[in-house]
Amino acid sequence: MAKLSFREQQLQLREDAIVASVNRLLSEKGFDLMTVDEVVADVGIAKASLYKHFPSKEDLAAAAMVKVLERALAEVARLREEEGGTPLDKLKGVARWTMQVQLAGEMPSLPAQNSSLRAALVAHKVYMDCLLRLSDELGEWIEAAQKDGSLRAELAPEVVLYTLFARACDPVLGLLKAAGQYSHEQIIDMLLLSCFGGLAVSPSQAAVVAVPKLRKKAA
Amino acid sequence: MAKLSFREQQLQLREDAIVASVNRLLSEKGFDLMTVDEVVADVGIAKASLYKHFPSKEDLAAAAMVKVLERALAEVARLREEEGGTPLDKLKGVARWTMQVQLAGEMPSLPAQNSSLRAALVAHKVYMDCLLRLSDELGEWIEAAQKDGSLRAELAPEVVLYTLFARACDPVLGLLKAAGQYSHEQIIDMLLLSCFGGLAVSPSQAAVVAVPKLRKKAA
DNA sequence: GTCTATAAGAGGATAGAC
DNA sequence: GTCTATCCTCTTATAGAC
Repeated sequence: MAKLSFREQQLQLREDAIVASVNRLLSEKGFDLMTVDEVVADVGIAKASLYKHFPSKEDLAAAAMVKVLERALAEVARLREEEGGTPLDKLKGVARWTMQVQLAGEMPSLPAQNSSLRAALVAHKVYMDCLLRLSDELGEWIEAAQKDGSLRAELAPEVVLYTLFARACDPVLGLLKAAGQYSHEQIIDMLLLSCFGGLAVSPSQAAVVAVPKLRKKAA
Repeated sequence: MAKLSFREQQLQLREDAIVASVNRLLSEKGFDLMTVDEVVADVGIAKASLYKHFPSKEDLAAAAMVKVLERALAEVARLREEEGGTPLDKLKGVARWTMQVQLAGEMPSLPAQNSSLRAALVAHKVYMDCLLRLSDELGEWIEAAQKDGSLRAELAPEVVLYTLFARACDPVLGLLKAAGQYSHEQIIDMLLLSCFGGLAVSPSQAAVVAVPKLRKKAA
């Protein structure tokens, strides 16, 4: 019994190692460019062994996505427990976490376009369950933030939700990281400001900025 | 002489047809999922013929990108001539145009990740020339808009530039389009508001909204 | 369950006749 | 320059011994 449990543990560890490799490769090269050969070389097992654990490359990606979604759900739960934050603060927290994961090279990047993967993912029960749960959780905060007037009510809730999800694969992050000119903190701060505050200065702020300029000229 | 010119015209027409097909397929499926066989089937020519015009699949994509960049440069020139618009207005105009092209299914979608394509594109002189010219044009408006206080000066100019470029491949657009719940106009308006105004309500606006609510409660 | 070896097929690119 | 027919590499997936 103990030996069996030990064996199961070994298997579990191996599966975890596989998913970890997949996660890293998926974030580096994306689904299409990641090959199963690379995965097995990275893990150090034979290809046939991997296919005993996961029936296809798509399932491999789904497993990596599930793991990330579970991490996201854990982060949402943590933010939910946190005292004193408004719904908007919590949404910002989620966006910040998403970007941190991406900068850390731990965010799988899947093809946005139609592909075999899309079909496999929507058919994957665990994946879909995680995704829907996360959407529901965020949806509540979005609704609350729109009701308390901190989030634009002109924007359909789906627009906000999708925009937050899109932070997970924002190419701007990758470009800024590649440029190497700013720290991860700076990148995240700027993109959070851009996402929630917008590129443009809001009208009232514009007045605050513009008036001193005019005074300077007048003086 | 006339016959030769006619032949050249025929060739040009065929190349245009190829690029048009590539553009459409690239916007539908993306670079990795688009096959050369599909392209030749769509155009109605043999594969070897296509390879006489373009030496590789990468060059095919580059040609499509150049065409789109040229259209973008033309749009920038048009906006530049337009009277009475602030630099910020012109930047919004570019973003709007980009989204219109994407919604029309005319925006090639290239892999954001590293790939053979990246190397081919940076080595493609005409492509890089178009890209740099466009960046310079937009950079001028960005600088001007930051100076006149309408664009956030806290954001590095590259952040603004990359964010505008990223509108061309924003997955949110595709998701909203697929949902089919909003018109193209509505989608663009919401995303423009989200991009330039931000998801969150600006502080002063929040006060305008929140105060009546408090009064209601007090009453 | 893990391995070696291999099947099966897709897809980019080319040879050679016309 | 265009065609038909073919090459060849890469990649997913599996067969079968241990």
